Amino acid sequence: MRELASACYRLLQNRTVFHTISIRVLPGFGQLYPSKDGGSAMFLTSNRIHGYEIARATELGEQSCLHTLFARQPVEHLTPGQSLFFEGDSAKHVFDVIEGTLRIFRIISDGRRIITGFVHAGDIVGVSLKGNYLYSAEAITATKVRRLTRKAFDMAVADSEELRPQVFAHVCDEMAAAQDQMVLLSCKNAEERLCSFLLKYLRRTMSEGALQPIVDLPMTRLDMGDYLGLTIETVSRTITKLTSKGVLGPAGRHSLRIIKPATLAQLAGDGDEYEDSRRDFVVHGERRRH
Amino acid sequence: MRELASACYRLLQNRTVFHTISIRVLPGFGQLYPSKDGGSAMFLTSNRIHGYEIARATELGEQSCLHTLFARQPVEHLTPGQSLFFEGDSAKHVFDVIEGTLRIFRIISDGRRIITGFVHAGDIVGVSLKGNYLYSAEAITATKVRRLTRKAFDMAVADSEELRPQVFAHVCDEMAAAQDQMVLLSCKNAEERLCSFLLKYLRRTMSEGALQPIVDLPMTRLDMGDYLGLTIETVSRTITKLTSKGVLGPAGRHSLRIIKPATLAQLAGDGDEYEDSRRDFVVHGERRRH
DNA sequence: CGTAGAGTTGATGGTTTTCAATTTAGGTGG
DNA sequence: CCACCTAAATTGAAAACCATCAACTCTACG
Repeated sequence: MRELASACYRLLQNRTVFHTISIRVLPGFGQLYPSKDGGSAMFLTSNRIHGYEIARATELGEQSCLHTLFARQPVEHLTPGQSLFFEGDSAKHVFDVIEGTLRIFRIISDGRRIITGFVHAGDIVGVSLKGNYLYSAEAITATKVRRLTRKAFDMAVADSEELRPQVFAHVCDEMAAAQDQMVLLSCKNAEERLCSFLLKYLRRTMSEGALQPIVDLPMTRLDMGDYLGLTIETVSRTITKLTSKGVLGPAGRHSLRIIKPATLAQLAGDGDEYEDSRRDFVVHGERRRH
Repeated sequence: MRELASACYRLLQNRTVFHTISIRVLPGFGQLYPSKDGGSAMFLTSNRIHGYEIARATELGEQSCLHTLFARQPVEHLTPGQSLFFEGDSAKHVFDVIEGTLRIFRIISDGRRIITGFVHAGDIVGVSLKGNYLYSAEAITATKVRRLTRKAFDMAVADSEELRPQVFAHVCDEMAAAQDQMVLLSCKNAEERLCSFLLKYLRRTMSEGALQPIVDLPMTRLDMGDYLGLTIETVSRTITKLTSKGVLGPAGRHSLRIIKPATLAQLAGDGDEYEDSRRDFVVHGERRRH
């Protein structure tokens, strides 16, 4: 019953929409799951069959990248704020994000939330797990995903010499990201954290062939704060500071124009230098902590 | 050298049994490593052959846990402070730690060091990587390790239905540890961080069947600080505070006696409660940050 | 047009860092 | 075996950075 209470609390904390989601209690676990829209039962039962089919298809030598595994799965739509799965749920599915952005987070006992990552179109969620999800996943924007049962996914991967290294590489990337995040949280100040964050998004944006150095930040300030280990006020203040320094410029509510990418990279304080790091000339006297 | 390798490969295909290994040639370096087990005219060159050997051994139904892969490798000794490998090195080996403790860390541009983990006897290092090491590894105490080339390791794993899930589980554990660390660094104060740290060690110690709740901390305060995202002064002060609260007691320079494990668990502020959390009765008014 | 949520800005205080001095432990050589 | 020396650990005082509290503005949306 205590678990029930804390789960309710969590749902409240997560701002899960109450008026549209009915709650059902699953036997055995005592945990709350918001049930999805009516059709989901059909999806769930058909997944396994799809999985087998796909596994056989790849055996037969079809083009096999991880995403193709999901190609035949039905597309599911998530509205902003809707949950995909919860921390502690048994990890029954793997998801391919087709469109939109999700936040990946944990809630600790006293209600604080830690966002451990954001997931974007093209990413796959739920691979590096055994047993239960280590975190919850929630849509930030309108999101489209395809799901595959873990069983189907694992079988397809186990049977394919081609896929296995891809999964391994994926896990390694996740690990590397976690390491970077630990560095960021361990010993960077607010400005460095924000710059690292923006830089990551800038690189993503530019590598996608964007013409302008404008990063789209679909998440709220609270999300950014919970990701960077800062409060919304500090995030806001730091953005203001960077703007007044001329590093950033406003570009709409959920976008930022990066005016001086090189300065941003310097301020981020990573070891790896941005290619054109010496291009813009700025005095920045800070350096502290530890 | 290549000819030598292929000759050995042929030998292996002819089912020539390699029982004793006297000399190991590391790929790329042509460096010679004498083996511990004595007298032997036989040698192997390419580690690839090692892989086959081990893979065949497991196929033949031998006990196969990850450690057994390393069983025949020579034992290497590291003195305190000695490096095992460096961040950025191409990740050519996987290591099995037999004895001692290592620190796993990264150094960022301005010289700050972040310890992302400690590695103890029984752990395996260097699995969750593709290409290059993401971190450096350095012995804290006198340490014994066995190494296997990544190639040999990967091949053994790829060929074994039994080993693959073990590697996957290992990676998942690492991932879970990284997540926990991110939570710790994101939103715990000094006391909570230290308590979490000590609790982890206490659990390890007790699960190893220790009779007394005394945790051995081979690392220095600086190591602890760099791991917990604190300075040595803060670490020291927090230990003093916990001692004056009666939670800890001194037990030698590199050991601490945990007098009130339940209080320690409460102060750690994790969601998961220690079984006997309500056993000792202490007022602790703190709760802050975020 | 009005409300609610998100974002900004300001003032204040607390935790931890930083700087500095001191104590303790560990190792070496006489 | 003890004195000495160095590195590690502790303790104190001041400052810095960020969190907290609070008031306010802005935007989106019905």
